[in-house]
Amino acid sequence: MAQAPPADKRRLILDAAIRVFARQGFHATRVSDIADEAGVAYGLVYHYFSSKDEVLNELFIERWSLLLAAIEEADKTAASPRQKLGAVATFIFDSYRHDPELMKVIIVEVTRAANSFGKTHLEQIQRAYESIAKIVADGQESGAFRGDVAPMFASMSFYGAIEQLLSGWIFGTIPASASDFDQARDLLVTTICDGLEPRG
Amino acid sequence: MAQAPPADKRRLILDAAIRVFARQGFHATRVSDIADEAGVAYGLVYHYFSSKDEVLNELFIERWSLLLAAIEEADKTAASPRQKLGAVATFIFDSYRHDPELMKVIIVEVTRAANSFGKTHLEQIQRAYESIAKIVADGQESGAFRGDVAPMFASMSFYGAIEQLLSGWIFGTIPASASDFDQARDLLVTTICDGLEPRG
DNA sequence: CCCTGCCGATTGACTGGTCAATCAACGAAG
DNA sequence: CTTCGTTGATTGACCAGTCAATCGGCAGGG
Repeated sequence: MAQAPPADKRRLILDAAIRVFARQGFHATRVSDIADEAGVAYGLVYHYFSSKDEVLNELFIERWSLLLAAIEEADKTAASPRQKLGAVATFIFDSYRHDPELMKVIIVEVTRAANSFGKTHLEQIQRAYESIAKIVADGQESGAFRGDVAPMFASMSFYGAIEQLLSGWIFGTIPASASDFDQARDLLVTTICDGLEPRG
Repeated sequence: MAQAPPADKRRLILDAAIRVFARQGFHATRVSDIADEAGVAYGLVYHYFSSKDEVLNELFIERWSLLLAAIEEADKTAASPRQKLGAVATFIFDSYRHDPELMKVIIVEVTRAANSFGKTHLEQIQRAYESIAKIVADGQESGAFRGDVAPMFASMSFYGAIEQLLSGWIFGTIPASASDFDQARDLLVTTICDGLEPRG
């Protein structure tokens, strides 16, 4: 048969892992579950990845680098600090809308698992916090934001609020309808930016 | 000898578990680690608890019921919505200051582990979100807060921001000095409440 | 006062099951 | 014939939970 699509088995395995990790959680999934879901043999997972951990690492790095790039981009492109933070929030919410399973895995198994995988990637995660903090600091220098809030505090609060809302949807704490995403994002950004404005 | 202190072994085991869970994380601690840390025999853990899980459950329920009570209390006692939210934040920050290891375990292993233990306690956790949401809703009715933010969104954002700050301290993302706690709490409450006020 | 029997607390060796990781073998393509 | 993607049975480590044995305090009978 003429060269069937290379069916990139590596990608196949990564995508299967997303589904299984999202469904059962990382600890509860056996490597055989990933192989079954991908429709490949057990051993092939170890041909492409050195361990079960590395599969998750790969998924995280792939996505987190996109987030870091998006924050940089927002910082360069958008005009006001408020718009910059809005763009960051939009990127994260859209990431969830576009691939909720992957975002669930990233948040639940890495970002919020600071004792296990989060530890490995602490530096990358922190880089995001710092980039957001930089946006806040610039906003303070331009006078758009009040100066008595440490940028890192504001950054952590901003990101923490976003992640908590996503967690709410992921675990059904908050009912989700399509329009809620945009509305929630606007409210969050508005509320936090209003709170960051110089005292009226 | 007159009645040596009963040396309540059950408590001894719970306190040892806090230390070990905080140090190694729940998954990475073996039941024998808990027993060693407590200075008791392996089997005794199973005399007082039906499983390793139940040890963590017990720790969570103990502390979370205090949080729920503190939120109710804040709602009844404090005058303004702003003061109510301030009291809630104070309780959580003080809990961390008083027993950082326990709070680390609660947050890392339960509250943010929505896939494993969080699932078991989702209802209790949600109860806290709802109580905070009620404070926000009351504030909206009295006109102290603007009405266009869903109370549950505000609640989740508020709690998420607090937890993210605590996580920052727990994992050294944010350097912690004694005064920082109170300052961070004030800034967080001020910023979020300012953001929730009717648009200036 | 001592002895005896009871019962809950305490001990730690052991078992059963689970999985991550290995590896020897296979087959298709060049 | 060699190379390399692919297969899946096997191995070896790990650990939660079990359980039979021991300890120690106390009651109550002699």
